[in-house]
Amino acid sequence: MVKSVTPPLHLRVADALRGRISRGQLPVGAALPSEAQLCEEFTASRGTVRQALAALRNEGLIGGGQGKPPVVRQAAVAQPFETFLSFTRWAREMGREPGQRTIEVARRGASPVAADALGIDEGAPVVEVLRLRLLDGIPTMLERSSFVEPVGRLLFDFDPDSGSIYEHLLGRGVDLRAARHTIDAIGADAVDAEHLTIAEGAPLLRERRRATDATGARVEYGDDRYRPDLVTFTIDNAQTGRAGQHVLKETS
Amino acid sequence: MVKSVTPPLHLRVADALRGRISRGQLPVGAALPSEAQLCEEFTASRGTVRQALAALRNEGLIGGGQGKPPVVRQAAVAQPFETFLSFTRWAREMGREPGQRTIEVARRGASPVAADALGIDEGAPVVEVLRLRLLDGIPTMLERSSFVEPVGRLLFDFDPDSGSIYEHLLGRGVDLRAARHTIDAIGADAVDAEHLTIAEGAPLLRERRRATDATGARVEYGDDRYRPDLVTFTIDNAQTGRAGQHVLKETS
DNA sequence: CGCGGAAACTTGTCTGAACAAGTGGCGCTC
DNA sequence: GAGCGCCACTTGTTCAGACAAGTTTCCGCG
Repeated sequence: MVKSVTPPLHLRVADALRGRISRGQLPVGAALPSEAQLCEEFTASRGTVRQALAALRNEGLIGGGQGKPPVVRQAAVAQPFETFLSFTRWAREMGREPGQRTIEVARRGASPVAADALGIDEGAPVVEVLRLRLLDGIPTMLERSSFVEPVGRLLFDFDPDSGSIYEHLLGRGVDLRAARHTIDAIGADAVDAEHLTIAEGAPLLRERRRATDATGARVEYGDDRYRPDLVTFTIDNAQTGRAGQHVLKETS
Repeated sequence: MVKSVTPPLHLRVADALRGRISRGQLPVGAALPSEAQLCEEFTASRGTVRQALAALRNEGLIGGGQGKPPVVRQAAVAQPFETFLSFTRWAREMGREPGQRTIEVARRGASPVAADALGIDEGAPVVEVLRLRLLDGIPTMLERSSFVEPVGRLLFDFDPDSGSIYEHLLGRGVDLRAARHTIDAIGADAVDAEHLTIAEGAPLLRERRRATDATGARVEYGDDRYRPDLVTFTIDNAQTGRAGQHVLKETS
């Protein structure tokens, strides 16, 4: 039997308010009911109501100051993790049609850069995938991925033009949990220029990715290069702030 | 007279614990004192202590579950917001010596781009700052900022070569709370090339910033261009994941 | 000696109350 | 009619107590 207890009161209050906001019942800029009114409505004490409001404040949904009632700040909350992992899903959420042209799937020895990122010996076998990603048919991003061999072998029974590699791996029991993304800019090399239909040397937005599974073992190293006139990254720093971080490149 | 009241108790408790963690007094993996012990130590009620712990949990510093004491998760008091806001502070944390050369501080009509980002009329007065930021004396980033007039005027009694603009504004009662950062790549223009000592057209990592104060009013629009061989951005997608987000550029 | 269960301890949830501090509006005065 | 000040209302901070629910420890029983 599935146990289905009623969630704690402060969560119910928070959910109710979240619902009203996302439903547009409380539009952006509108003032929320005062704490006293919420207490009455939900038959809760002020402490409980404040706990719910703190949660919303934390998500950046509401803001406001002492003396005046809280104000709705944003309507939607993003789920950035999936977004960062899956080009396919991200494109669909944006209302665009994702596409891909797989240029190469190969098993070969790891390059020095990939070996270092994956923590394996140079030349140890990895599976490399080179794919051109499209948005509404327009070449948008060139993806170079290196998977450690036990995971990469799963890619050979996968039609790489069918969509998301991550979803395929997820179905095979590989659950990517965490990733570190490094973002910088780089001039297009000859391969980039050809596939992205831009001039060699044109600035590209590069995202390098080191993905790990649930146990923390490194699984994938990726180098994605985006046309900056088509795609950017955004980060929101709300009050408490917990997003990106500058990192200085090693001057090795 | 500068008013210097003691901060609220729950903030003092949170700061004390943050300090112990970052000082290594409470290493990663260690269990925090129980709530009852903290109550005694700080002569506070449990509600107050819990408020402090909630703040730390929120910052990802501690974790834990019901029944067992909270556990230190990270040592780094990654304050990504400040980090993203203040070049000066970020550099110091990295152990580098920040520097700046102010090229221009001017009050003029807002450019179309800045006006749109700030939500004001084109040509409305703004204060523009153009600064070259250095790390250990090396030109690293070129910063173009536009402040709305009521805030920007505060910059004229500020020595722009003395350090952080944000710290100066903070001391004047302007509390920047939230910001949206948009990251892309762009080729260096003539001004960039001259000050950053690179070739014109070389790829630069660009971070555009729209900062708002506690009330949600837009205060600053910034365009920072980094040498990608010196600085990158990183984003960690950990368990809960709540970091960055891809965004498609408008094809206006 | 090993295992189960009770007891002690811990955090989570919730209530009720009180005072401080900031905001906004109403009404009174000039 | 304009301006000032007070008052009502709101959120922020803090306390004290109570019960629920999960974890750990340890003792006693088999």
